[in-house]
Amino acid sequence: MARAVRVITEVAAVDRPFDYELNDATANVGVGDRVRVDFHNRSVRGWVVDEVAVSEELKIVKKWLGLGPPASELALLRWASERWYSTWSRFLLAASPKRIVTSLPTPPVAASLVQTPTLTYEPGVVQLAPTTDPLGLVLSAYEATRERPGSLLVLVPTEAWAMRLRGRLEQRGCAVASGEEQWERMRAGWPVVVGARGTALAPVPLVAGAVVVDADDESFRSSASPTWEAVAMLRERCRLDGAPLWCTSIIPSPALLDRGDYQCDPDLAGGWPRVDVVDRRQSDPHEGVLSDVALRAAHRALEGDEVVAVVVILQRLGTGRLLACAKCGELARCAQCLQAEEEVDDMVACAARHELRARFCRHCGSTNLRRVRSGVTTLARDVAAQLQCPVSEVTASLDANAKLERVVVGTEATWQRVRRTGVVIFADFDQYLLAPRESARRTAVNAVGKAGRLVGSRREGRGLVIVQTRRGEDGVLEALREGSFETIVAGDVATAELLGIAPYGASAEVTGDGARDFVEGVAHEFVNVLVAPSGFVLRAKDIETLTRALRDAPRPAAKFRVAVF
DNA sequence: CGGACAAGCTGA
DNA sequence: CAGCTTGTCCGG
Repeated sequence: MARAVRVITEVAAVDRPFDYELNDATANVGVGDRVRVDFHNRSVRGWVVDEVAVSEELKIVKKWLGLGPPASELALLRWASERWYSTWSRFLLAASPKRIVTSLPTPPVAASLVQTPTLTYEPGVVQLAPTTDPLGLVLSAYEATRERPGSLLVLVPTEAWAMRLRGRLEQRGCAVASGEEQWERMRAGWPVVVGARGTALAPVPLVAGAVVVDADDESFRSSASPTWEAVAMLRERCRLDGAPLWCTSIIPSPALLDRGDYQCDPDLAGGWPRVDVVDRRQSDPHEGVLSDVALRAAHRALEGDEVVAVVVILQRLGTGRLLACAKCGELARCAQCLQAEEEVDDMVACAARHELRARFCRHCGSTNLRRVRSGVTTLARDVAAQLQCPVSEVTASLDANAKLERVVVGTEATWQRVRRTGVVIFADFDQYLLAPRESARRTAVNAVGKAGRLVGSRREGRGLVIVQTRRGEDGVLEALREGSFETIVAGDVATAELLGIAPYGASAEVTGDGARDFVEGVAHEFVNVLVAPSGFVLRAKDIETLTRALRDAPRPAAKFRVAVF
């Protein structure tokens, strides 16, 4: 019996292991290691995923290249490849170092903290007020898992945030590994690993616990294929390693709650900013883009000493434009679905085209409907005119080093560019409230939460968020005023259940030239097919059913892309 | 994925 | 019937 290893190659399309024999030079190759082998007349790199004893003659492992993910992580990576309709090699690659690593440092022991945290949190979903520092929860998780073998994984939405958090944890006595350049430390089992999404695949041999800050943040889903998601990944990883998981959220989504319970910040309302709602239907039609209330707040903030004193947010969603009556200010909305109507040639209709009708106001009958949405540039010009001072525009495309004026007008890209300000004004909050998506209400609440991080909490008695709207009563506006969100969370859970979306169902998006052929081959008794603008949406009662149906469907010749949610 | 090989098509 | 394209199969 010869000693052999099972190898997955970097040839992504061949998602199947092949056996190779070891010789004296490669006798010490371990599971997870990177090796070079001959495969179908090519020399390719691969990973050892198992050891086997074989009797027949095999090709030999040509070379040991270095360390890969720990053997204990391979099952997770395999699971992920099936869960997100990908290949083992894609995830093996994601958990491997970018350069060759042949030796590891010795990890320090998890030291006790300089100061024990005052609050302790149970594992699970924790709704934290936006201005509550998640450091307390991270330290509490560290303390709760310190005695356990393995590493504590801490995920935050951005690398910049990870760098700040790393410094603060080190000040308190934690030994932290962070970033791809410290792959060796993670592979050696450093006590704490801090980072963005990729940290869910950190090559630590054992997870002692994990924390995800702002777990509903969109940065935790990979936009490139495979479209994996860090919270689902960590749930499985923690389950495999028997480790506790903490997830924080400004307002938890049904998918994050996953039919489980959640705890709230002890002083949830106090950690929200003060929110003033301005109903623009009642304001003077000659007012500019900023209402009188907003204008006064802006002038007050300009007297303060914040570097950026005023932030005006305009979120552009879709290409349609909102219409409002020039006379009474009422927003044009579909009589059937209440969604915003847009211009369709010289008529108006909602996105679903329930009723194509002439241009008139349902409220007062006036035929003078005006477009009320303007782009950031137009808005910036108007704000500059109203405030009589220079204004900076912030969008995702703005140069990272650009110097900002004291007044900033921008999209949500502004959250990444401004850390503190006196007042945040949502120029047109209806863009959130009327977005035709299940997540519209949470997105709206989240946006105010992000604004709160800039202006500070009502507990501190600091800044202010002004929300300009044309809607009278709305559950979201009420929740924001009160700082109380149970109704919205419960409502979203009920909606998810009704629509059969996560966690009450699973879906996948199939796009590309081969999408049609692929979708036709999927078992239709288990999966519903919906035609979407970009391709197809598949729905199943749960993720297992969907995964199985996708796996068993034949692969067409033409290329196609599957994004599993 | 990409090489091997077979079957099909084309043109002089 | 050589020379090329297209399709299908399969890898240790």
